[in-house]
Amino acid sequence: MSDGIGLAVSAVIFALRPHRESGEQVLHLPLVRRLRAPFDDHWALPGGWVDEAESLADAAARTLEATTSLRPAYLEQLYAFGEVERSPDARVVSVVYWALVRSEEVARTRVGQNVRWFAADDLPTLAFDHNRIVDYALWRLRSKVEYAPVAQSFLGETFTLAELRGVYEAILQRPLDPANFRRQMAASDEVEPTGEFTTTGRHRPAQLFRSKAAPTAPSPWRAS
Amino acid sequence: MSDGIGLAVSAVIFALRPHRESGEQVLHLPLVRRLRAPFDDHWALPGGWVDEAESLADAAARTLEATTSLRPAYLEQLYAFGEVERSPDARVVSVVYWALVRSEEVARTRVGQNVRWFAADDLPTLAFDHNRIVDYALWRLRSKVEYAPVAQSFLGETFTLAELRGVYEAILQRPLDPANFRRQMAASDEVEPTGEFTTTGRHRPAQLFRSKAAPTAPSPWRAS
DNA sequence: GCAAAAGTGTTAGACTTACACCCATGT
DNA sequence: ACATGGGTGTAAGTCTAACACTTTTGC
Repeated sequence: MSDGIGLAVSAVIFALRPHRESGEQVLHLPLVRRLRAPFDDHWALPGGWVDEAESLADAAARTLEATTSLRPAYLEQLYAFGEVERSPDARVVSVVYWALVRSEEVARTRVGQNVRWFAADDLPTLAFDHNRIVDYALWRLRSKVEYAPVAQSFLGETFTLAELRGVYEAILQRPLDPANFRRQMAASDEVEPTGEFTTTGRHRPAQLFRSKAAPTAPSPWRAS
Repeated sequence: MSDGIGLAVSAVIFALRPHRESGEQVLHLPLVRRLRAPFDDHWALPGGWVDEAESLADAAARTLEATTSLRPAYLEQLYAFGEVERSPDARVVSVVYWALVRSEEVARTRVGQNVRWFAADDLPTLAFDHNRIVDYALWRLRSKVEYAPVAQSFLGETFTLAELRGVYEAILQRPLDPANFRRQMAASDEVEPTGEFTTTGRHRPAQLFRSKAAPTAPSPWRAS
């Protein structure tokens, strides 16, 4: 039986936060500062060892909450990274998950000395192979948002189409036509109108929508 | 550090072989008969433990060749299965790969007493959670063939468009219009004409094509 | 010539994109 | 009134599916 191989989980956690200067919504992710070798003082993805009594998805959710006190609205396995030289000295296989959290949740993050949010497109040099992992997670998010209803997970129970469009635009980094976006959402079965309307705003009230069908796709089986 | 968790690899190996009766090309995969508990005498996916000195992809390729003496034309990670109760008695995390092999290769498979090819759509009850794994691999293959150039991996260096179309039809289990298929292939950058033509066949000779660009996509990094 | 598969042309419909324009609200 | 974003209409362009038709071989 295999031995001497450490089995870990890590998480790439995406949330939308306003950019420091421009104020526009931008993808961010929380990183943890390492306090020991290897890569002492480098920033790294939140993670930890897999316990014998928990599934991989549970381990990811646990370690995610432990380091950031966040609970994800969406959690999916990204990839198992198992190159021999990923970690100096030790042999570690990391099963990496990616997660989306609501903006409301983010507000109550425990922002300790050693946990910080970074703009996803402007990261420092991370520990291990974590830069590549983030790149891959970003690619996956941007691909998946085009064919699966994941963007909703950034928002609350109900939302306007403008808010949802804002999420898409932040992820894809390009403007979308409001008229066409509306029709595409109507055509897809992703959202349904609630009948409620917003009252705020110095303009015509917008209808509120909610997510409709649970995420589709024969993914192996629903994570946590 | 994690301990007491076995780390294994398994492989879902697809090849096209003529159906026993109809003679049509059908997706097949090789299974291995288990010779000990648990699931003694059940059929299972080829697999084995990960060695400390090899990457996950290498482990998959090694175990794949060890049990079937096949070398894949395509190899990609499918998923890491890590539920607690996957295996009775022991805790095992399996990183599963899926592979495509050329029909020529298949001819020289070592078909021992304990290795047998099964039609992918007509499997017995397998050991562990292997039926679900195969279902997921099938879904992945059928999805991926629609947007990525993987079908070529079932064929040799050169092939006619009719042969390639046959591969698509076998995977997708529906007929494709030859005229439209030709144009779609021409539009995509997947294949290019060689200038050579077939001579066999009691009909107009067909031009031979070859695969063009290597598989695309920011997959994490190229496996083996 | 005839059958069979290779390969080309053509058209109807679906979907995408761009953008003009009207609607309902706060100030 | 008018600025602002919500929401509808519409037409051009692109992509897809279906199928008629011509080409080139073996028998």
